[in-house]
Amino acid sequence: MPSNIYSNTDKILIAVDCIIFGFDKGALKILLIKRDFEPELGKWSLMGGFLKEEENLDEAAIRILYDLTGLRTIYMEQLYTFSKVDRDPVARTLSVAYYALIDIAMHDKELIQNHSAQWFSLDKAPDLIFDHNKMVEKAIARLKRRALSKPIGFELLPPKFTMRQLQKLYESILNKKLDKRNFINKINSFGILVRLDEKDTNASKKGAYLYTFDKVKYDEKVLEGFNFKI
Amino acid sequence: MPSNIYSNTDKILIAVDCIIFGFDKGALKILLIKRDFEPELGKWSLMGGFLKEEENLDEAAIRILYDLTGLRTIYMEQLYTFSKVDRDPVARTLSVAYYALIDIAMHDKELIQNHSAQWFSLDKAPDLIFDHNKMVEKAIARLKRRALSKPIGFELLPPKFTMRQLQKLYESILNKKLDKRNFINKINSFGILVRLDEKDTNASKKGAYLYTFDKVKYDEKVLEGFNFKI
DNA sequence: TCAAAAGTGTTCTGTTTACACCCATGG
DNA sequence: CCATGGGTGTAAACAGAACACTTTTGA
Repeated sequence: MPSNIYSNTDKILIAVDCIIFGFDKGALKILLIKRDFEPELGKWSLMGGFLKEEENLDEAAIRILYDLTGLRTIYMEQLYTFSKVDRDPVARTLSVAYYALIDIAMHDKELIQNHSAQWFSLDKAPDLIFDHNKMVEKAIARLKRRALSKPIGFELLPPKFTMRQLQKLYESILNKKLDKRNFINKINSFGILVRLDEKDTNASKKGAYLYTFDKVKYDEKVLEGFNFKI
Repeated sequence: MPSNIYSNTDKILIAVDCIIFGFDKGALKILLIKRDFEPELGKWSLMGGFLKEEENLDEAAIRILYDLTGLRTIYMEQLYTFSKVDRDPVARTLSVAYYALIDIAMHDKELIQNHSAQWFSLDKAPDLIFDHNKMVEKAIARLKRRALSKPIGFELLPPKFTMRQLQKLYESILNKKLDKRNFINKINSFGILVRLDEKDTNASKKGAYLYTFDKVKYDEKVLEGFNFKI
């Protein structure tokens, strides 16, 4: 901490920007908004806002995400603080990036449309303003690391899902094809899934078993971590 | 980014606090300073300072660390941004924590003494001001993760070191005893060490071979990462 | 001569990988 | 009746874990 006094030090604006991940139709997506204000009006950017005097960063991130999606109890984590001096052309601003995982089916679609926001597959996302591309890159790397060390899926999938959906989620996060049998053996070895007596016949004639997460065991595994390595 | 204008938003002080790790006599240590100013005069804290208008966070962290240790080319990484509203009783302040790895033998001892700073073994460190204990905790967890996924030691050990020193370093980071033979086999499988024709006879009568890192292969492994798992 | 640290390989066990066929059903 | 996606097991290769004795030499 300081060896000078607080009074003659520089105060700076703090932005919070959110990388919001969702999963839909077998692909990992991010939520972007089209800016309706200067600078960079009309360009795509992450959802963000400024930190207020009376809240901490987590609270700011939750508030900002709620304003856009209407969702409150979702998974969010602080990612990194970006501080390049000229990162924002208008004023010196630090931005603390957060990433969030949400179930696309749960969000408030109207809210999102009112913000002229849109979901983009990772490989089809447009160029973003400022240093937002870097933020997204870092968030993807973090998500990948997380997927390899802890269970993931509860936050991104609907309450009931098929084994194939879960595999596709992992494939799109890790960005590689996985072997069906090895994936199932591995995921079952963690004991975090419950197979229901229901089938989903949307994708196949035979129908695929639906699963849910055993939330107790899931949370245990989140705490202790594991080595996915597949 | 903002959906309001920049002008009526809150500006906030940004501190940068550094968790400085060193390794000496078989134990992992951190560098702490005794505060000679209010608030919390006389208590132990991390080394820190405030971000200036014309620098980014990495630059601030480097500057602050140089002021204390006289070292410039060391390993530093941003850890996390702490933002509890009342974390600093004097003013609303965000603190961006950085952690650094340095070779204890290389630093400027006088500089450190002039700052009334001192090295503490992790288990003997005093209570720290504000949220600095939390910062240290998080830094240790990060260092642990790093040691399991990338080579570590170049930054913390002297240029020549024994296999036993390297093992002790891992043991003190991972906080558990490792099997001597398994450790050597594993570390050799990475091909990042060069055995010299010199021996160190400080610790034993027989003398232990000295090693250096093959910096090229070391850096390759830093980039690609590995799975230590031992 | 003995105490203290250094050096060195093998076996066993568990995990990861690669791989192919039958099933159910709607169109 | 056949195209489409769903479900299932095993063997080979590899990586991790456990483990004990000999060497050197200064005191």
